[in-house]
Amino acid sequence: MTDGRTKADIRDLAAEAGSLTEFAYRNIRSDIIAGLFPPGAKLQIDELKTRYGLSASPLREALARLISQGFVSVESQRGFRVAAMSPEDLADITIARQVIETAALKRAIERGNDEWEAAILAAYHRLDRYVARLGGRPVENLTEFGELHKAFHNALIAACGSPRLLDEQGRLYDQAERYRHGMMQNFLVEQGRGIMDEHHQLMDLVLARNAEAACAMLHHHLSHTYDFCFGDGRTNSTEKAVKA
Amino acid sequence: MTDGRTKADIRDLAAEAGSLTEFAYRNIRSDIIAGLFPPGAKLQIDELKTRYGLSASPLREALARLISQGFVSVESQRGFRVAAMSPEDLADITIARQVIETAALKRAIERGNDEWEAAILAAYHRLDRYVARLGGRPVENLTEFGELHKAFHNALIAACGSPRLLDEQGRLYDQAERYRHGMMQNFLVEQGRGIMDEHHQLMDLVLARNAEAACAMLHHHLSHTYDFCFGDGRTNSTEKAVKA
DNA sequence: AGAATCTATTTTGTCGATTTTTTTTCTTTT
DNA sequence: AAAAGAAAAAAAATCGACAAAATAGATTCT
Repeated sequence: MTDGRTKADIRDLAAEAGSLTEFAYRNIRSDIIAGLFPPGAKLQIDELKTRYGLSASPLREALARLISQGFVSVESQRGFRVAAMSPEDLADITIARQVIETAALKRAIERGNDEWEAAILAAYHRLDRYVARLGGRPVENLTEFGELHKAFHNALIAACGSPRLLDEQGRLYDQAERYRHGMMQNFLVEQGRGIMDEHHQLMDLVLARNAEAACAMLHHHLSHTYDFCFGDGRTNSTEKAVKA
Repeated sequence: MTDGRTKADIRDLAAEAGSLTEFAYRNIRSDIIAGLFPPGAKLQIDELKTRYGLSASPLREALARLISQGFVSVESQRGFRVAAMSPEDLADITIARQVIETAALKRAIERGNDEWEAAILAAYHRLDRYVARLGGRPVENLTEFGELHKAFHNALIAACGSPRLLDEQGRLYDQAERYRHGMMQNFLVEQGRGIMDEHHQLMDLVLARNAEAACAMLHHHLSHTYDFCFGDGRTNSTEKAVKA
């Protein structure tokens, strides 16, 4: 193939994923999130065939799955496209995250047990250590940082008791991730120090079971992604745009 | 085919839908919601092929889309199944609806304009007339009632300004619809009089822009689906089960 | 009889080829 | 030269056939 993968290699990877469809699904998904395909770009089957080394059926099936996930759009008879991106769209993602994640957090605080608390501490530690190790240099491995950050947010609400809320949270997180990626090139943790500190404060409020303050802080915290990507410098630009 | 449809007929219907995949998607989806396929049932490709008169590709693509929608589950190498149903699952749907729909309602009340109000009144009227026409007899056309009911709930939050919240609301509504359908056989509007009345009260609170009371009422109202399907008679059984 | 192994059958997942539709290019006409 | 139309090329959607895997059934062995 164009890269160094042979047909046999792909078969191996697919076996790991369970099926070629699953393999295609994971790869296309992460490639879209990573910004490899620009928003709105045509996802031509022939091109994907050579890129991933499979035939049309598993590719189309994978794309079909990505439609309901909001990563791909389809127009009858003229194929698939990468879902568009816009400030309004990120504002919408942010609103939905604020609604779902704060509600889930409130429930988690009500019903979380020791295990839940321990998992939060562990997730925070991993994130904190990773950031400390960078020591102000640009984030090198976007994916690893993203995973740790996501894991922390997920740990906070893990005890909410609702599979659907958790699921939707994860989906929205990944959608937002696509926006972050594009902007992360020149992201210095230095700049984002305040944002990183918020994680600690947020955790403290959660562990103190101060639901109201924790939810308020989380609500605010979630706006940062928007500020980061489209903010005009002023911190409060978010609320305005998100409310628009 | 098994029913009276010829290959040409299907082509016509498909043209209307845009593609065979779209045709398959809509049909399988509504057949699952209508309970034609029991929960957990195997969705065998060969069987679907003869039932809908198409070949594997569009069917598999349609099923792939239904996975992310929560109507179909897939297990690698052993095919597709109709998503399972359980009291816990409906409780989860209810929780998610309460979170999303009340948040959306609050936003809609804040920002809705005259048009929004007019649409609510219209949707209520259509629902009310339909129910009145029945005059206590069992609901004959489940789908029509369902459409009107869904349209009313949708009208309430239409002005929330978030495509994603609206979208998710619709998806959750349809998932709950599958539970209602099974129970609707012997549903007399008589029995559900109180529930129907709630719609009017809810509308009044919304139009009076009483966000807090309206959201509280909606939250309560959404529990009725659970009570209706799994309730033990006592009205407050919901809160307990949903909270479990 | 019951467990284990092998065999036949069914079903899933994938591919290559075909049909249909859209897009592009090239004429022709006004 | 612009608009309209026809022909060619490209791409999407679909189909029928095949290979791999799972399931069910038969057979052997202890």
